Amino acid sequence: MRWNDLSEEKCSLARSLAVLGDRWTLLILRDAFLRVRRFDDFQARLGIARRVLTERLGGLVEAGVLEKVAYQDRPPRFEYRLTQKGLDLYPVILSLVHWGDKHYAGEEGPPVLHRHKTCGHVFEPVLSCSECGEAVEARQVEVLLPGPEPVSGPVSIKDRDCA
Amino acid sequence: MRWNDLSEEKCSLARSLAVLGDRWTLLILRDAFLRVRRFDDFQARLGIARRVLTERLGGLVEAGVLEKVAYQDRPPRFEYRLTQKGLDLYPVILSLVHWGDKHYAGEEGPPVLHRHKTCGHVFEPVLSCSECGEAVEARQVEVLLPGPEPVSGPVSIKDRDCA
DNA sequence: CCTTGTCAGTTCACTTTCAAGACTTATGCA
DNA sequence: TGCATAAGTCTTGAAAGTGAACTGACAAGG
Repeated sequence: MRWNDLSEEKCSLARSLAVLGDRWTLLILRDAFLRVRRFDDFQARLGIARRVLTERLGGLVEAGVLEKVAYQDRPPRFEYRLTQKGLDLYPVILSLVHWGDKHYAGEEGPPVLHRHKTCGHVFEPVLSCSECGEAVEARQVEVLLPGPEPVSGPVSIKDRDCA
Repeated sequence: MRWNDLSEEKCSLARSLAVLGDRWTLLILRDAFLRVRRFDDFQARLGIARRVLTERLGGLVEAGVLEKVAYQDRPPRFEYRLTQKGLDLYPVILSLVHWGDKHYAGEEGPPVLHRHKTCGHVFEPVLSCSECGEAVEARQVEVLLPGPEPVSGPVSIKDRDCA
C-alpha cells in the first residue's frame, strides 16, 4: 500500500493518519500548540532534518492544519500557525500525552501538568460521551453503520472495515 | 535524532510516539479494537508487508500494549490481544477518528457511528476536564511544571520543552 | 564597504526502512 | 499423497530519512 492511498480509504482513522501518521508530524504539532511558529525554532527544538521539516510543514499547510503567514516582507519571513482545524487536534495530542503520563511517568510524576483556565484546576483529560457525559471506555462502545434507518444495528466485524 | 531516543525524552508525547508514532501501529490498533487478533487477519485487512507486521506486533507486545496468547498448541498458533494498557489507548483512537469524521467526512457523513452502550445513544467523543466536566479547548489550557510548590506557576515557552 | 549574523529554506551523499511476494515449518483433512 | 491453514522468514529494489554544508535576501556593526 502506498501511504497516500490511506486518504482514500473509507475510514476516518486512516484519513487522519494520512495527514498525521508520520513520525515527526505530531511532534511538530506539539510544538505548535506550545506556540512555536518559526522554521528555525522547530528545527532547533526537534533536531529534525531541515529537508524533512520543510516537507512536513508544507504538508500540514496543504492539509489546512497550519497556515503560513508572512510576518515581515524584506527579507520575506514566514511563520506557521495552527488553523481551527489544527486546534481541533488538541484532544488527540492531549490523549497521547495523558497515555504517556499514565504509563511512562516514573517516580517523578508527569513532566508537565495542565491547568484548565476556565475552572482554575489542574486536571486530567477525560474522554466523555456527548450524550450522557460519562467517561467512555472501549468496551462500552458499539460500532454502527450509518444510514437512514434500515438494516442498521450492531454490526459484526465482517460487516465493516473501519473504526 | 534516532527514533528510539524519543523514549528517553522528558516528554510524554514523545514517549507515547516512541511506541505509537509509526505509520502502521495505530492502524493495527484500530483493528485490535475491532477484535481482530490473528496475524493473517491483520495482514489481509491492512495490506501491510508481513515483515513489517511481524516487527510492529512484536514491538507492541514488548511495549505491553498487546499480549501474545497461544490459542492452540499443535501447531503453535497465537493471537494478539489488547492489554489494559492497550485499552487505555481508546481515547487516542477515538479522538483521531472524530477529527477525521469532522474534517474528512464527505456528504455521506462519517463512515461509522459509535453507540455508548451505557446510555444507549449514538454519541461524539468530547475531551473534558476531570475537575469541572466542561469540554477542554486548546487555548483554555495552561502548561505548568510540576513540583512540590516552589517556583511554579504559569510557564513560558522557554522554560519548558514539552507538552 | 566588509564582515558577521539571521532566517527559511535547498542540495548532496549517504543510511535506514519499507514493499511485494516467494518461501518455510508444522499440522489437519480428504 | 496432496492440499489447505497459520505464523512467520527471506530477498531485493524502491522510497524515505539523516546530517552537514550551502544559498539568498537582508540587517547591524565597525
